[in-house]
Amino acid sequence: MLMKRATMAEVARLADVGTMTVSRFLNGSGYVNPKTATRVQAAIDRLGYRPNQMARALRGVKSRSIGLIVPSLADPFFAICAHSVNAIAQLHGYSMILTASNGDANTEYSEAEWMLEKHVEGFIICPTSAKISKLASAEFQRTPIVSFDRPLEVPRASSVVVENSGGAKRATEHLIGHGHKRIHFLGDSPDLFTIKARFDGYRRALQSAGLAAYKNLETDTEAMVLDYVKKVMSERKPPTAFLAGNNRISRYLYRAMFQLGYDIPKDVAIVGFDDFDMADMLHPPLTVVRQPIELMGTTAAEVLFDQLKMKADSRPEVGSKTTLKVELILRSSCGCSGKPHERANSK
Amino acid sequence: MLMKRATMAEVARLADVGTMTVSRFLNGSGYVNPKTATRVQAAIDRLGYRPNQMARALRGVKSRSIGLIVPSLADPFFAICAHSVNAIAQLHGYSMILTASNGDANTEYSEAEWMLEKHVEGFIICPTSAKISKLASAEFQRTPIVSFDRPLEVPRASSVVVENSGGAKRATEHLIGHGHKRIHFLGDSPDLFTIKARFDGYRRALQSAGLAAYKNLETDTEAMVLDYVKKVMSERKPPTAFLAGNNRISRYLYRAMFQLGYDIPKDVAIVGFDDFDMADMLHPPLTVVRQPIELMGTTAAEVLFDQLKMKADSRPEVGSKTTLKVELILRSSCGCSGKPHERANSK
DNA sequence: AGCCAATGTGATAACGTTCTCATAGTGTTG
DNA sequence: CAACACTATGAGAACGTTATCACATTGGCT
Repeated sequence: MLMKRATMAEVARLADVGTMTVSRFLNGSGYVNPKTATRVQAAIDRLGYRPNQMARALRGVKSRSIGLIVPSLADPFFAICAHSVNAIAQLHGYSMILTASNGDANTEYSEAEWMLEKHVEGFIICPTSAKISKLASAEFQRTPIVSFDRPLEVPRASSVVVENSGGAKRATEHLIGHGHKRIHFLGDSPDLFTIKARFDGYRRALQSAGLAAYKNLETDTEAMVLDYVKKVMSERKPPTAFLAGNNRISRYLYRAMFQLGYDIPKDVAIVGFDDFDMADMLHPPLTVVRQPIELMGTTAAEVLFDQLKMKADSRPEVGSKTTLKVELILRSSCGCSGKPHERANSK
Repeated sequence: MLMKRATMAEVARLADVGTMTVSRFLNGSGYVNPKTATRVQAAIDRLGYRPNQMARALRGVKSRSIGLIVPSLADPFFAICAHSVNAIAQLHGYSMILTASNGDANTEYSEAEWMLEKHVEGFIICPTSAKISKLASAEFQRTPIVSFDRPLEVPRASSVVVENSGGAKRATEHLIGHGHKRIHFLGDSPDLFTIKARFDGYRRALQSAGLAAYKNLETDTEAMVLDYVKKVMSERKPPTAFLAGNNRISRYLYRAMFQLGYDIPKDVAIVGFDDFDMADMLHPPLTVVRQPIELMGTTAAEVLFDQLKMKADSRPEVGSKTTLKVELILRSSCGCSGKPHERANSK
């Protein structure tokens, strides 16, 4: 017990062949006599031999692994992304090195470097900071990278995002259609790409309707959301509706309203960007702009594997940009009657 | 552009030193003259040199990566586990190869083999099938493994689980305390370790109270839960309370009750095993047995890294077993009045 | 018989590191 | 001033694979 792992040379010795025969047998390359093959297989079984992928990779064979970097795995949104990327990776027989950047530029950068040293063949990333694009100019020439949820400002990088602005615009228009005139946008960190784009859609909708848009404030904690709601609801002309910039803010908003005793949708209507599990079982069920989260993950992964399939020097100079459609799911928090039992995140 | 990566030899040539000096400089091992060091650093910067971890690992240096296998990343429970394992791995400068077994024995086994070939230093796994323990006898002698959520029947494996039986027992006792006599247990797949243990606690509680326990049936889809509820609620003596075996079943149960028009907790009381986000915002807020999910992940990871720190031949022959405490969070679905705003998953 | 293609096999040299050993200069100490 | 530790460096082998080449041995076809 606790012996070292068997090597190909030991297998070869036991089967009384050369290492090349073992190698050929394992890779199915070149000719191997069936008789010999049997002996080799027996030796492999006996020694519990398992090829050393590091040695293989060193010899120039691809590493068959990709890197995935997300801001946080604790966020169900990114968990689902990781889930679908993993599914595609499994399909291709690749393994996935996964890490969280925790929204920190330096962590993101150094984790990416570390993956590069581990020779991942490609990256899928939801970029947190522009710093990562520096790595891009030097390294991503050889290592393909696909960003999702947010774009990446690097020529060769491909990206997969949703129609943030359009989705928010439609959601806002829907609220306007319910007769709301004072609609607030509540959006996490105002400099996140998605939040900026969603705010833009919100602003455009109000503008078209000749209504005033409110500011895109920093409200990325539950306490900040509560404070904000407390403040604006006690103004002379309080908002009659809110658009939440993502699922976390939607949840914070619900808690705040409940805590302060406001009735949804009688006192305030709410529409959230991004659906989440049990959003349909809240009281009242939450109207949302649903993003195709799984599709975003699988698409990003497929774009990457498409690139990995072609040889390095024939890869496109400029990455592809995919924009996925979102869907307004009417439940009752916006003021609609709402079908009572529509499933959240149904496939 | 698109050049090959620079190697240590090229750095050495440019800095006019031997490769060993570069190696020493990088690893801080042995003496390097400060003057020389400057030249080497300059060469590294100029070439954008990045060490090849595969070559390093081949030379016997540890791979600095661990493998994590969970049934599914789409399940927020496992996503949080992955999140906390990742946090500890980052702390130790390790990368994490993550994959989902999808509850399939063969996938689990082959993904583990693949990780072994990639020379992960250790495993963290929520085991799906006993097949994996076969790998264990041969390979896990050299590669430490820690299981979480469910134990692993291998001597050297450590495991971290929660007090499933005790938690379910207390939850059931609480329902009994509310005067319930016909309490049903609804538990996903009845042969999952956690479900069996929770059913056992449920059974023990009822037995002590002189009440009848119902069967632990297979109800792992939303449709099955709905059918089951429909059936038993129309019996002569319908259940007055349910204990849900995990968070997925809790959610299915809520949907079923809502759909069938039963009032919680007036018609039926519900307690769920495992808390989840927004469980406190449901209607009514769900009483749960809360598991310390993050703690389970970090504990498993720390147990693993403890083993990785010691040299291979001094590792314990028999793994450690940790059982974490769970907590009954009273909200109102059990019949308690419940503090209205208690947070789900608060730290 | 003579030749060529197909089959089957192994020696050797990489791949990019790090380890071991050898070498040499420079102080320090008795 | 010898002996010795400390500083500083490089040559060469080794890690476990695979690509390339070289060499047999067949068998079928002129």
